[in-house]
Amino acid sequence: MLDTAWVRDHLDLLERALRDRGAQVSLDEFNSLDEARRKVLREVETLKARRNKASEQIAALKKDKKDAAALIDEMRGLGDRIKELDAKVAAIDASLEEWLLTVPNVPHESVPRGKTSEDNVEVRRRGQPRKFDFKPLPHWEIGARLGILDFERAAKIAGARFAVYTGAGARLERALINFMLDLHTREHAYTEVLPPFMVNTKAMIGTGQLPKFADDLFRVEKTDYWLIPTAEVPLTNLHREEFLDGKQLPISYAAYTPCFRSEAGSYGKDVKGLIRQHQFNKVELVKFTVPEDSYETLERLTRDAETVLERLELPYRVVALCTGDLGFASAKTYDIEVWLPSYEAYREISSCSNFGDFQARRASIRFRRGQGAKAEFAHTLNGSGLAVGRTLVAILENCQRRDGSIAIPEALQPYFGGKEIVAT
RNA sequence: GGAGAGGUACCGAAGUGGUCGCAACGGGCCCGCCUCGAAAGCGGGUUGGGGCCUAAACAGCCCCACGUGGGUUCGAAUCCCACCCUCUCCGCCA
Repeated sequence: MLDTAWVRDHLDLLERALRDRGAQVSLDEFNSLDEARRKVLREVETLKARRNKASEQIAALKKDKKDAAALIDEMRGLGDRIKELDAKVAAIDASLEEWLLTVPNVPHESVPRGKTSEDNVEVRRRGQPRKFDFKPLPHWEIGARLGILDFERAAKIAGARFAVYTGAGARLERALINFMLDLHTREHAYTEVLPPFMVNTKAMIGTGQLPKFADDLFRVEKTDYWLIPTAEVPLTNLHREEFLDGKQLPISYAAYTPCFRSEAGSYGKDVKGLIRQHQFNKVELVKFTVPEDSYETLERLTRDAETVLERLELPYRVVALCTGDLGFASAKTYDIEVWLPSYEAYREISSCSNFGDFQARRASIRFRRGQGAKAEFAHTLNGSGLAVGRTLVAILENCQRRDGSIAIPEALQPYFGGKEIVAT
């Protein structure tokens, strides 16, 4: 959410930013609401000031055992008028809030301008895509042959876009989760968190999933609970409506959670395999920083996520998303893309973003630099470290052998408890 | 799910209709005095949001907030209603 006063003073800047994003937002609506609000507010506050004065006088009169009937009489009716105007302000406030909650974040100046993912800019590339001396199989075929992935039975018990992992498949997924969590907590100093997998509406508003993107979420019927689409939601909201101690910043959290996404509107996309599922596992990284450090921190967080791929010896590249491809709440995003032989392309496996104070404003996450210092909004960041299912896909496809077996990357072997997966 | 207790500032806690958000009192923290320095003692300070005024202001004036939302009243932390959360006991349950 943007700051009302900031919007008021930076209309031209905001207009340009929204155009870069390709967002449709009416600034006129903001102007008229904002002006109307301040006008009514001035009126009702004047009345309230008079009422407060009169109350004092009535109290003083009564204390001296004098007659206050005249004044009380005069005040009668003022209360109703105030109530009326208060309701008016509340109505305008609600509209203004709705407007503010649906306006996306302003991109950082370092974000490349562009319309679609075509305009994203590759930042770096690590590792070489392997040259196969046989035709590499897509992971769903590998999974079927090895008997470790079962999409048919998943469809039976749940539906499309679900998977059942069995045997070495399930073990590999679990090994990846543990490997990632250990790496980030032991070597990158993140604090491990195991949060609820359902959150309330307030939390979803705090990180920006609501009110705009309800269609992407699963909601638990007859409750105020939503299934989390990413651990970003519970982790960032951990400090909702809190004051953090500036000396404690940055705060870094890492969490494994399943993620639930409706994938509405993605019919026909990635229908085969594990790439796009209603439920998938992810290790998520979340950081809270002071404003002046957040962009430097984004570089570090992205590096932390990349380290997973480096240790697993998987080729990848990092791209800076352009203004048109940026997520709603993000001020700047790097996507990490892993090489997938069956697609002959790099596919997203992590998205690392700096939200600036956008989420902090919505969720009221503030900090003080010291005793008695003024309150400031913290900056929030997050990134996948990594999407576990897609990492498993990358291993199956990149580490497959001619005989159909899988060579487990060395770093993962202690977690997996073996060096390879062979058909049983 | 049932019964009871409670949600007040950084923490504890008082306040049950009248100048109380300059919300008592303790504690903490910050500043000053004292001291060679510290402790003790003494004095002062210590919430957030919004509006007005400003070139701007953490300068001034004003409004709002005592879990949340309504209601009663000239006036609500205080009375009434609904809801949320925490704690204790009972029931059910992995």
